Amino acid sequence: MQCSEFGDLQIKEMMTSELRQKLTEAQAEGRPLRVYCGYDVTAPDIHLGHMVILRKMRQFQDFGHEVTFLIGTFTTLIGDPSDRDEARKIALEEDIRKNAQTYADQALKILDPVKTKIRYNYEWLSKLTFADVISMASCFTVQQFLVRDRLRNRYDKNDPIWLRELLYPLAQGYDAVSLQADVQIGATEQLFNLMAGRKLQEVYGQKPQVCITYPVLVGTDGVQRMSKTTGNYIGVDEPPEQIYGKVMSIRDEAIIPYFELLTDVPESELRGMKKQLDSGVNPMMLKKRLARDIVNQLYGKKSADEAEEHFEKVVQKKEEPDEIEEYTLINDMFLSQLMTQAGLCSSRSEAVRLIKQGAVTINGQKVSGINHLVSRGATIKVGKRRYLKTT
RNA sequence: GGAGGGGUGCCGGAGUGGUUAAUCGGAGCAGACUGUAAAUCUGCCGCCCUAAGGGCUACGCAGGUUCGAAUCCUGCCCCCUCCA
Repeated sequence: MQCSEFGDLQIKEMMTSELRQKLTEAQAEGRPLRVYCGYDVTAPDIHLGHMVILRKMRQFQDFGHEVTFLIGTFTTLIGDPSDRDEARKIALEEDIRKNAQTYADQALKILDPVKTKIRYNYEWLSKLTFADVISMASCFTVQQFLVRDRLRNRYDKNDPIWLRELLYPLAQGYDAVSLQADVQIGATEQLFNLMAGRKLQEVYGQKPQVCITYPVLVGTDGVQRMSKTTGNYIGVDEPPEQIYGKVMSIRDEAIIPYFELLTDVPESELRGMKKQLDSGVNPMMLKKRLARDIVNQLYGKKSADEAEEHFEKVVQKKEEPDEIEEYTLINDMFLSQLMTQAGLCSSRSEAVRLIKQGAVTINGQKVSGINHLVSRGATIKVGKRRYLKTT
């Protein structure tokens, strides 16, 4: 339960003691706990925000419990507001299937690939009848939904709240029933949905699951939650140097939360780090350790070393990286044209802008004229870390 | 069914006839600084043109009025809220 957060002490205490109880019971029965977490497939990538939960799942797994990674192939359909016409819905289903696959692949970077069960909630949710839905709906009141902050705000602002959105927790709750879950792990914002699972489990004659929630991870901008939509995410599938670099670019204030949620660094050491930071130690040192740790978890020690080396070389010492993309020139070419064609920037206007801003060097010489011609054998640098060699 | 509100650039959101490629904020990019791809400051931020300057496209869609429209008129499409 370390680092978990409920925003409500009572719930936390209740969950802690229930978990203890479950553990003893399961041991007595000689069976592992059934633990799961679920994700909708809104974007095709797993990022560090997901990793927080997946790491906890892995922990359970390492202790011998049965872990299910649930992919919300059905809940994603409900969640999407633009599924009004059939044609689109079908296309969507294909996307979901495709994304579900990458989800599973990426999640298995953190979870044990052999022991993890992967399930899709389309399997059981698509079979429910209207009568089932009604009977589940009878377990909740509108008021219970309206006390939730986010819904309350939207209600007060006269923003639309779709009936479908209110049904969503039922769908998620039914997952817990289908999986006969002992434990569900999720982010704090998911608490309501997790609790809905408990409620439904009881209605269906099961023992309610223990809910464990973890704080939401902030993104690289340090303010908003990490998510694909806001673009402030670090994907677990990104190349090692990229992950390392992106971790180095998080705000200093995010260092400790990242250590807490994404590494195994013990409490005692965390306290030490906080002290160091307060006393004015260069946060870069800690950040490097963090970046290393995370890359190590995802790619292993060798890649972590290489990523660090790359960062020190290219970013800190501002030297050229070992490998630079090459572009074959047939004739001399205008710089702005080359930059666009080689993909260093997206339009010629942008290339011109960059040149005017003094962001472009050729063989270490700053380019001043817009009409610069480039020949073979030139090393072009755009901004801080975009390189290209002509051959 | 009735009443009202709205569709603007990557996102949020101003603007109600001209100096508006369109205030502002966020994102993004660049430069300076640094402890780093943090923070801060400054600049850029539709596309095309060998770029001084010029051209093209753009404010839901289609027409119209006007020297001139994101702004006015007509029709259409879409979205939201409330009441029933």
